[in-house]
Amino acid sequence: MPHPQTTPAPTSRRELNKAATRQAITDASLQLLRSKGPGNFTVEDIADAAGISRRTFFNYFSSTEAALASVTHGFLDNALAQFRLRPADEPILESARAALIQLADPMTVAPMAELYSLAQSNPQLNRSELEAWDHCTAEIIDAARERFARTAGGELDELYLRALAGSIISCGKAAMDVWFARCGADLSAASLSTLRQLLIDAMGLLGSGFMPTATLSTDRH
Amino acid sequence: MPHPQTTPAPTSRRELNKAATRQAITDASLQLLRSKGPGNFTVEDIADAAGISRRTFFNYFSSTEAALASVTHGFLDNALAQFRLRPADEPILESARAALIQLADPMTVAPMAELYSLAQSNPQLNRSELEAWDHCTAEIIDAARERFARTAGGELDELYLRALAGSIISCGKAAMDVWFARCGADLSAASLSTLRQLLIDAMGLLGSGFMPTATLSTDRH
DNA sequence: CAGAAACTTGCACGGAGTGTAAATATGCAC
DNA sequence: GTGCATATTTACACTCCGTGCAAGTTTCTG
Repeated sequence: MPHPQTTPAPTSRRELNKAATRQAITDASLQLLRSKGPGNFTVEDIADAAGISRRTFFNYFSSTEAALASVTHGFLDNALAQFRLRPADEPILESARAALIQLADPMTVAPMAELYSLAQSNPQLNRSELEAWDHCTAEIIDAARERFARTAGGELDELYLRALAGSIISCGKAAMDVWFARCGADLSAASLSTLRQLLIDAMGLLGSGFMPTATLSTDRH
Repeated sequence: MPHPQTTPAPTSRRELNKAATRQAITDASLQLLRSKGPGNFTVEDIADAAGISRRTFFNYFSSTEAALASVTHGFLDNALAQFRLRPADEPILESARAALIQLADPMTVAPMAELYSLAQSNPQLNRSELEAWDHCTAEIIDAARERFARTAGGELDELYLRALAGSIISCGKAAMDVWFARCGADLSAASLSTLRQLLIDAMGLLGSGFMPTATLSTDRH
């Protein structure tokens, strides 16, 4: 099991079966992605490997890419959950930083990293990844809006909200991009430490307004 | 002619024909999008309306969405060109601000705004839009890298580059989102002035590190 | 004008995605 | 457990997408 579901599991036979097939589909998809490479297998291949009919596949996912993107969605949902756990009076950037470095452990990052490397080359997959990040941005906006509504009672600045949420995601993505360029799919402790530091640095840059004089970053590896 | 091509036009018969066909396709696509709504017309419909064969359509664009996204690409390429025109010693955020507000004129913004509104509802279109913005991010990274390579000779910080470029795009997008939510497809002088102010504010937020105390924005409309 | 190169077109084919109706599995009341 | 309502899977058929190919047409070049 590459990455555990975060759903509370309402233990009914139907829900259980559905979760199982869903998992079987994503597993089969990832397996085929590994063995055949992006774009070199069909929905029918996935269905066969998962032991279901082609039609049933489409009852769960609207495309191969959607099935694979569930990995990224899982990762980002996880991040969102961490974010929502932070105290409401904490500065947003600090919350984001904390939520992100929480995720820099092997179990969480591994599936994400693998998909990341495999998706780099493929335009189709890349689009789905972008969509996932965009979806996460929307959720951060919601989370931040709630938070502001609770603390500062008055009217809140939509521009502030959206610009901040978008920038946080962009910086998180930038950190992952750089990490990947540097370390590839390496999941060693040193590599993950680099990732954590990159995430911290990225949030630092954001918080300091990207000081035009540059090179304030603390990582000189 | 909704929006003039920025290509230098190497006036050969072939290039001319190709440009005309390309334009005919995007025009037909937009027309059909307006009249039938997203997802309610086929590539064959576009081809017929543009007076070409279905096969030829695919010689120009890989999908309906790609044809429509050319509008957004045109807009963003325009922004990129403005950005590259700025002096190399100017702070990047200032260059971005200048390039962006340059675009807040009716001619440039009109096609973009229309597509924006029509794409809101449709997932397919939205993905293509995201891709266009992502492509623009990559180009900003290149532009900024060149610039840094020219001024500061030493090794440059990839994280800084990518985080900054991504944040700029995110803030630009946020400004457009808010503008659209406020003004819809209104292209009046007042509306465009709002857009300009939003873009300025967004860059201001970014430059000030999103001051946690919030509400430093200057637009109380 | 003739030949080369670029572009268009029709055709055919495999694959994506969806509606539909029949078959199968599950939940629930008794 | 039996029987029925509801949910899920499946097969089938259909439209549309995207691409390789080979023949036709236009444009360029000498």
